[in-house]
Amino acid sequence: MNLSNVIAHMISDMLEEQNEIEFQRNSLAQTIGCVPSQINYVLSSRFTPERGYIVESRRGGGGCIRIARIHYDAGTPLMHTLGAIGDSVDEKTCRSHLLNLVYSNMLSKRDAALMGAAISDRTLESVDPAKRDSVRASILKAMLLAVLQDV
Amino acid sequence: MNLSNVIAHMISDMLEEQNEIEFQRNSLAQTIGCVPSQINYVLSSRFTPERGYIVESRRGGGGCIRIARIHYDAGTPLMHTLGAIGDSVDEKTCRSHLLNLVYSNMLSKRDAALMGAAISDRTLESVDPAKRDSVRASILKAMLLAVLQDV
DNA sequence: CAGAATTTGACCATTTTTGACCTTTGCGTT
DNA sequence: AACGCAAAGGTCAAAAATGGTCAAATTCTG
Repeated sequence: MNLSNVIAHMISDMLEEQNEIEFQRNSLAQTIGCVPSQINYVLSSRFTPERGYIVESRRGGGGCIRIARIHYDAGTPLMHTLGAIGDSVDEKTCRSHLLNLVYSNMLSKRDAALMGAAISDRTLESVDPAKRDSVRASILKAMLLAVLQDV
Repeated sequence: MNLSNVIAHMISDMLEEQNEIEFQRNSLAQTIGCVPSQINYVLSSRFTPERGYIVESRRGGGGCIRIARIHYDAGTPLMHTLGAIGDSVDEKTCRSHLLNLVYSNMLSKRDAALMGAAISDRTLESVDPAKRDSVRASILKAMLLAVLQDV
């Protein structure tokens, strides 16, 4: 397990208890034993809006970083996702969408796993790389539509 | 006994104890005494979806390779189908496989509909026709494996 | 011997880790 | 108010740590 994952877990754990947390970059870095900028790396690689997080910060004396989970008021996340996908998605973004749908209770973990398998780069290995993202988008959209029709 | 077989056995042995293993390519290669890329050769020639394995990996610091094995007992019809699919399937054959799996209670109608959406010609429209059937095969196999995992 | 399988190694891609340098803000001092 | 320093956090690019690919060379096998 690498450092970044450890940090990410730490933050996730905190978020498990409170929906919104606040901490100081330097002191977190110090307790973890990493350079401060690594916190930024973790935030920008894992706590993205795509994955359902909002990150804000304040510099200067008494500055801090605040992380909150996005609140989904379950209107129609599925439709929303369908709209957001567009004609092309890379694997990462695709997985974020699936995670969000699981988080907002639109999909079971099983469904998400199934879909995740279908859209992985490994699965689509033999598709021309130039078309891979658009093929992935088609597949995801087709599957989400199938779910929408509540078969 | 050639090197690849030795490596394959080693991995199989590990999988004998745990259903899912994780290791680093370079260190395994080093303990075995082979070039790292040979690990890839072994994985792609023996730990394939057809044989019931799911292989995932992560690059970069702390990267690793994860191999999961499917439980054969729970889903023999599924395994059978996996074997029957081979490297290529047309849409019709694909759908009859799905139907059969629904009949034998290995898949819910919902699952089948979801998978059906993913593998339809219409969804795979933009895939080079020459490769379409093999892409479809990959997708089906990956999805079936995903189901086998949590069954 | 021909074709398949294996072995190697050079080169590529991705992710993480670090550190030097930059910006913003709060708080005293003048 | 203006200034300037200290305390935060931000950026970015280089270096390090992994794994992936591909094709040439070699070895098996029928």
